[in-house]
Amino acid sequence: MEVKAGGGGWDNVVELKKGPWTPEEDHKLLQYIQQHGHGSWRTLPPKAGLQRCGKSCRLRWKNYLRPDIKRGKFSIQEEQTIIQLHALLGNRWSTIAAHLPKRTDNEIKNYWNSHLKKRLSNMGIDPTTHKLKNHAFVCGRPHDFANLSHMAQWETARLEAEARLVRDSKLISNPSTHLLNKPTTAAAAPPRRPPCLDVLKVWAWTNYPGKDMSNATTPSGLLTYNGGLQLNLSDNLGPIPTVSLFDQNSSSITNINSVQVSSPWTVNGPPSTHYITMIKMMMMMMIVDEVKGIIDHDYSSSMDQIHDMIMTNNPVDYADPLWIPGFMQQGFSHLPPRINVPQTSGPSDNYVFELLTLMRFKALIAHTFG
DNA sequence: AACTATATCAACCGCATGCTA
DNA sequence: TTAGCATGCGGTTGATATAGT
Repeated sequence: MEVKAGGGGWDNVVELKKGPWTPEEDHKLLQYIQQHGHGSWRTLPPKAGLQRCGKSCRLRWKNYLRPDIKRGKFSIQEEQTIIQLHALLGNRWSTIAAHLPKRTDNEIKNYWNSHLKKRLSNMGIDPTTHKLKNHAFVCGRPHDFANLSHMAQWETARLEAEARLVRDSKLISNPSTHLLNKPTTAAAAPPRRPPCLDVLKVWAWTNYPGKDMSNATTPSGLLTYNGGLQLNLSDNLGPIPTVSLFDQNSSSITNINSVQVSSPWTVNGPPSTHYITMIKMMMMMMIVDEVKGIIDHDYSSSMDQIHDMIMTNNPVDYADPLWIPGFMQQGFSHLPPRINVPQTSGPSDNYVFELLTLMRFKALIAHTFG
């Protein structure tokens, strides 16, 4: 008799055991993998002395026996990450799990279905769309609703902002997808605003909910942050533009925390918080263009370098150049709003969170354009 | 204590995807 | 180009635990 256990043509064997794993089976599997590695899952069970299909072994290892699995209660941070990523990615559990070290996709999926989905629903948020339900105020106690409503509105605002970003970026990157697919003439079309600025606006908005950033403007060619740090973008640049960060309190550009984003990119001195924030924002612009294919460069390693810089708080020199996306050579008609950046220097949870935010954006943009 | 309802989560199943011959 | 295989993913199931009556 030929038995097909599981989908995908995993195994053709007789009398495969199913159901819960016994401690003996666990021990056999663990021992075998520790000694030989799993190799081909299909051929593993007989070698390990197991009457299981390879698929079952793989699942048991991946979701239970692997040594780097964290079990137990999810932290608040983990819950927030799951909710935020679910809002962006939907039921893509493996992708979500990639952002939660030591948690398995199955565990996250179960936690979502048994806890988070219900909780969002009770808060008046549709767990599928992450939007506020219209009838939410009818149910529950008014006091509870006031608190929850605030959170829900923030979440909704964030998602709407991100949706706007995606929509606008799509229109910009692919005019043929414009409403009703009306033909457009390039000559008549107004100059398009660089999409990156929406990213910055959304980022500021999402980090500081409740503040209306939509009308914020600053002088063209100059980004000002927190009244102290400026990012000067020269319009008269050669093939590789120069981007300088400088502190208003310093007397000249040359003796302060400055970064010349040219080739090679060199960072001198310990990074200040402003410094790091600015670099991250620039990275976001680059990543958007990278993912959309406007520039041909992979910034993954640069992000790793930035991560190292943030976590170690040490001076870092990078031999590899960071290429500047084309739009940075254009004039800026709209500029991002003020952002309150942390006043202390050195690594902190904020940095890790902001880095995660950065990763989230990459995932979002990649998901949208990928 | 006994029964029922609900919650939890490990495991299964079918399909999708990527690789290779 | 195609078929077959290995693996991964996400929806679903069902056994068990827990809470409620």
